[in-house]
Amino acid sequence: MPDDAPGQTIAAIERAVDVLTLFGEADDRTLGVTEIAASLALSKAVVHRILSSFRAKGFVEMDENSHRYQLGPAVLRLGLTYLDRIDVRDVARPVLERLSTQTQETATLSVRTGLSRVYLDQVTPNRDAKMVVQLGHSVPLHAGASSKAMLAFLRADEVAAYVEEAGLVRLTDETITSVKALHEELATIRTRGYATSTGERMSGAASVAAPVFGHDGKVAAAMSVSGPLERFRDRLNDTAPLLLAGTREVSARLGFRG
Amino acid sequence: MPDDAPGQTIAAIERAVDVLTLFGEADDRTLGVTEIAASLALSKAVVHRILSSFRAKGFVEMDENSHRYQLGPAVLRLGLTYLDRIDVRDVARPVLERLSTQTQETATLSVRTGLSRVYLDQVTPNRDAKMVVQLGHSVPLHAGASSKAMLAFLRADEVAAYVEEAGLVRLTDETITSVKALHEELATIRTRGYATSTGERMSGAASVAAPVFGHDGKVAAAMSVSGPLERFRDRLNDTAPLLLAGTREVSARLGFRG
DNA sequence: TCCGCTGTTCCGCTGTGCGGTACGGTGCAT
DNA sequence: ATGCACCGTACCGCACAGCGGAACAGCGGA
Repeated sequence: MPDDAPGQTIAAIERAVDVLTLFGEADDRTLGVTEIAASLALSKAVVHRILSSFRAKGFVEMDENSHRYQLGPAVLRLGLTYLDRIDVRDVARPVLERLSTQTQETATLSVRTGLSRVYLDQVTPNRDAKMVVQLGHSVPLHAGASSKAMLAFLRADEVAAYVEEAGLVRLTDETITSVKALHEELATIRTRGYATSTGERMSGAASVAAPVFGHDGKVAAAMSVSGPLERFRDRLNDTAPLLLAGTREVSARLGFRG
Repeated sequence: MPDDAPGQTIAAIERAVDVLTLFGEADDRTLGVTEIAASLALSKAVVHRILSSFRAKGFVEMDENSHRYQLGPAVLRLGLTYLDRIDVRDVARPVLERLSTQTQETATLSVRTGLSRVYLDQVTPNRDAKMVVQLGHSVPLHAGASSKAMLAFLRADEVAAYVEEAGLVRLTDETITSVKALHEELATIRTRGYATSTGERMSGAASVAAPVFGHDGKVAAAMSVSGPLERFRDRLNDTAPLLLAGTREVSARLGFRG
């Protein structure tokens, strides 16, 4: 990651944050002063003062008789307000921009709404021929790379419900309309982590897409890179790594721990 | 709250934590250096250093061009690991103990599992005649104070589904078996915040119960205080405030923001 | 009971972070 | 366009906050 250097910092605070972070990484739920001091190469006195400070603010708690420490409810408060205020669109924006400049193609973001998918955002490259999607418009969940990328990571019964209720409507000559073919395709997507489409939803368009996961481990969105069929078709698989790096980053920001 | 004084603390860290907490309390998602400095009566220089320190650790993020700050994904990580490691039973234990000594009756904790409720924990008083419940045993959701306390705060369709699928089975002479009576009772419980029962589930027992809410605002558990009917019946409503203080505390620790 | 381990406190020196001030950039109102 | 007011950021010397080593206290196991 690009370590955009922050200016002058306060060592005491960085130490303190390291202690807090340790609680998140440790296997054990509770930590002792000596344990922490050893892990971070700090003196016991410092660790104790740090813990006392956090304790005063509810960030950590101390078991009264064992005198061991664990995270406090205040960190949950903070984490949840982070969640409240985070918006997939805001988080994905810079990544979409990066993807678009890297590939010189259109990068998109969509989310699921019931039995369909809707485009939330896109960033288009600065060139004449390019793909443009309709933001806010609903599209089916079985056609197009983004749709398949989401579908592949839904629960089996949700997929079944979709097939049953929505049906595999044909949009182009390439649209998958056989249930068997769809399940094979979804299995492939699951193993390699991304989906591709050449004209399945819209003739003349090719795209790669990958799912974005939320803090609860469920599919929160999908991101894609798409371009004109003839130009982009052969670059789909080469683009995948870039795309996956992007979805990983966005997922992480949404709290996904994969 | 009992301010169990922590020993010596580090002022710098407490200041830093205050800054972090401010992000959780502020109406705005993003904060500026000057804004924070004014709110906490700190110098701009200090606030800036604090933010830089947190930024280095991913606890806050800075918008590159507006240079305003917001919470970073690291706080979510921390909050979620807190959630992973928290167990309702551990959180409720000390509160159950307090309730039991305060009332000299039995305090219990139960959670819902599908169409029934199961006792997770109990603390009994030190006297001859007292209520004892069977831990791990399933009981219906419409009989007994704890059951009704949970039922009252479920979604309407969930209540309907329960009534339909499980039915209002009669356990004692006092059990509510009429759907209309049940709905009236649930409405009462919702307005006053707690449920009472005199022998509805078990003859000779009286209890008060209130729901515990989780971080998602949904019912996570129920806590009750119960005693022998003759002795405890007239103290039900007087006990409610103590109980409600307890459930509020436990709910808060589970991340409920009510 | 003793020992070895914990967590906690003490105290004087030191180096770190404080704050007033100065700087550069951005955006708004003129 | 231009000015200005406010923002965030960097500088620097002094004061004092926090560091570290060691001493203390309380537990649990041998």
